[in-house]
Parts: sequence; C-alpha cells; structure tokens
Amino acid sequence: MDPVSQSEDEIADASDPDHLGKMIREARLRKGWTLEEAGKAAGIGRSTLSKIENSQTRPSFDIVRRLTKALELKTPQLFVQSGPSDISGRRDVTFAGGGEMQETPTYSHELLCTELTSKRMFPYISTIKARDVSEFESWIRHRGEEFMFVISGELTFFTEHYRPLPMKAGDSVYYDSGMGHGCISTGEEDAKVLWVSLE
Amino acid sequence: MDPVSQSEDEIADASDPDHLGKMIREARLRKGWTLEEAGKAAGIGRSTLSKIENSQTRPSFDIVRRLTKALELKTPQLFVQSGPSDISGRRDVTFAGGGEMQETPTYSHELLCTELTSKRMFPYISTIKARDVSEFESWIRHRGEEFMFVISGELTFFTEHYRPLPMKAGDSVYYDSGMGHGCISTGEEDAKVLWVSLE
DNA sequence: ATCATTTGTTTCTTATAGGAAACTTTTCCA
DNA sequence: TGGAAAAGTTTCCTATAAGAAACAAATGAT
Repeated sequence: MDPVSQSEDEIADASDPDHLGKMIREARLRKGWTLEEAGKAAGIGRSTLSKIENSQTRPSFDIVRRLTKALELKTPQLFVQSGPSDISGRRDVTFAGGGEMQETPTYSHELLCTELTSKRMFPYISTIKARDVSEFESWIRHRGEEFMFVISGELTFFTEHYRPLPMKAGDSVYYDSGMGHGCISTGEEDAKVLWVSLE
Repeated sequence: MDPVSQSEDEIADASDPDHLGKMIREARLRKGWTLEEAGKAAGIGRSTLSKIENSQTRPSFDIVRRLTKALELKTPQLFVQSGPSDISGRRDVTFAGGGEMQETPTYSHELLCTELTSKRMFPYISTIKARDVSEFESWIRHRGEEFMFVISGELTFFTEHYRPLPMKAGDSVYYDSGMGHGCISTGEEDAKVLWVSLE
C-alpha cells in the first residue's frame, strides 16, 4: 500500500474522481516501476501516464486496458464508484439447511448467503439425485468460472473436451463454466456438492 | 476454448478489436433499450453510443464506466483481449488431500486447483487446530470477498463489528474480507473449513 | 402504397487525449 | 556540498473523442 491511501487498509473509496489515477499509481509503484518503464510495458508514453495518475486527463478505455494488463491490475476495482456496495463491511451467515431452496427435476439447489445481494460469488449446495448415467441431458453452459467441492456421495463430473471424471467426497474441481458441464450421481445415494460460481 | 470454435455460446473472443462494442450492444439489447434510452441512462449521446457499438471510436474509460453501470455489464469481460487466459476451456481437479500444502502456526492450508493460474477465485481447505480462545491473535484483513463453508468440526468465526459466530459442519458465511476476520476451533478436534476467496 | 414517427448512422465542430520535447524536481555519487 | 543523471511534470501540437444536427433506414398507422 502506498503514500496515497489514507488508512493502511482502506477499501476502494467510492465517488472519488481521482480513484482511477490512484489505483494505477499504486499498482505501478507496487511493481517498483518508473513512469518510463510502466509506459513502455503498456505501450504508452510516460507523459500520458503521468497525467493519468494525476487525474489530469480522462484516458481512453483502450489505454486503461493496456495498463491493467501491464500492471496486472484487478479490473473490477477500477469500476468502483457509487458508494460501497452492500457487501462492504458486512457478513451473511447461513446455517446448515437454512438456505433458500430451488428445485429442478435433476438437481435440488440450496442457495447460500442470499442476504448479500451485491456479492460477486454465488455459493450453493446441490443435491444430485442418484440415477442412471443414460439420463444425462444437455450441457449446462454459462459465462464465468466455477468451483465445485464434493461434500458427500459419489458422482461423475462431465465437461466438454475432457473425459468423465469420477469424484467422491473431498474432491474438487475448478473449471471454465463456458464449457458445457454437468454431473450425475453414481453412488447408491444422492450426492451433495458445494458450488461457487463467479460472474 | 480455442479460436476456432464458433459455437452459439461463444466465449468472449480474444484479440477481437470489436469486442468492446459487441459486448455493449449485446448488453443494451438485452435490456431492450434504444440508443437514445441507453445513452440517457448512461448520460451520453446516442451518436457516441452508436459509434462505440460499431467500433468507430475508442471511447474514454469514463464513458465505458458509465455504460457498464447503466447496462449492468460484467466488467471483467470487457478486458478480455489478448489471448484467452489459461482457464478458458479448461478444468483442474484436485482429489481429496491432493492439494498443495501451506503451513502456518495456527492454520494448515491445502490450496486447491493450483494448476489453473489465471483463475479468479482461490479455493482452499484449512484445518484449524483445536485450541483455547485466549490464543486468538490479530485480524486477517485483505481486499475482497470471501465465502467459508464448515466441512467438519466446530469453530467460532470472528469479524469486526459483529459478535462471535459459533459454527458447525454445514454452516457457511459470506463476508467482506476487508473487515478483520479470523476463526478458532472450539470443538474437541481440529475443524475443517473450505474457503473461497475472491480478489 | 403513403406518410409520420422512431431508431440508427454519418457528418461536422469543438474540446481534449496522447505523445514529443522542454522543463523541473529528485536522487545519488564524486 | 555540487553537478550529473534519472524521474516526474508541463507545454505544445496533432489526432481524435464526443455531442449536435443532418441524414437514412426501419417501423407503423391509416
């Protein structure tokens, strides 16, 4: 953290017109780069970078994109703007079995921590009913990333481009949810998995 | 996903100079808005928006930010550009106990799915050694959001501004990790929790 | 079909972003 | 200390973003 930020662990300050510039300077210094070096890495001039960091210009999106890449900036933070979202300084508990139920023919989802509406990850527990492999339907597919952890039971996890993956309690998998995916319980009883979905 | 695939559920295509414009038009139409309406919502002119959508201009970051807000666009997608990140079209499995171990005096972390380096969520299992409450040290605190799920055992989860939270297997909590937080095992044996951290 | 209205595109103009170079400040070594 | 080199800022100029208005295409009503 750098000289600019007030408290040593400040949360991205909203409604600050200098937000973008501060973030970028912070990221550059974190890398220990000079304006020249950072500019070169991002393919922009050092004068431009100076002006951006000091909020003396409104850079184009393209320039910002190049900087985020060179400086390995976390992009969502750049968009922080209007007041902290409702997660700021908050927590949301769901006790076992206390989630919001959502039923489908094959799955039974229990949505967790649904009080915090502006959270970015979506955790839920699915009970996958034991059934025959032949019943497998179509791929689920949606932009983003997903993490799955098997809580109990045995199942087979399918994804496009890969061979079926047998999994049991304690196993986990992380995957691009843009790939078709799905799973079926292969054990005697229903399987229980925890999913965390992003985006 | 490779550059060749053109499925109808196409993943954000990298190295496409028209990427930004396409995303924005898509988002606008999803809302069923005209250029006029969307422009008004974002506070920009309809001609400007037209040019952005058709990639006839390189909009300023500020304009893009206003659009993302008005159109409720997922921001990280906008930055997709140079080659798909290594998660694209991939999956990464970790079998029970097969994670990368990382030891600290109090915690024992097992990092999951560490093959995919560009993933955005960081899942790990922690074993929290059973011990006395008095040993509680200092807050852990870092930008971002976190989800925690208790796999086994009993523990107390602490966060600033809230009272201690007793938790047991199956319970979960989602919180702003910018708040100080930490937990200790309160049961007979070590507690096991799954954490998923973002940002 | 004809005309009116609405939606999207293309000028046209002005304000400004971005880079080169001049200038200033800081660093650091003799 | 002083003076040179490096880092950062400001100035100046050109290319272009952004909005207004003119234009064109699509939609809809009679």
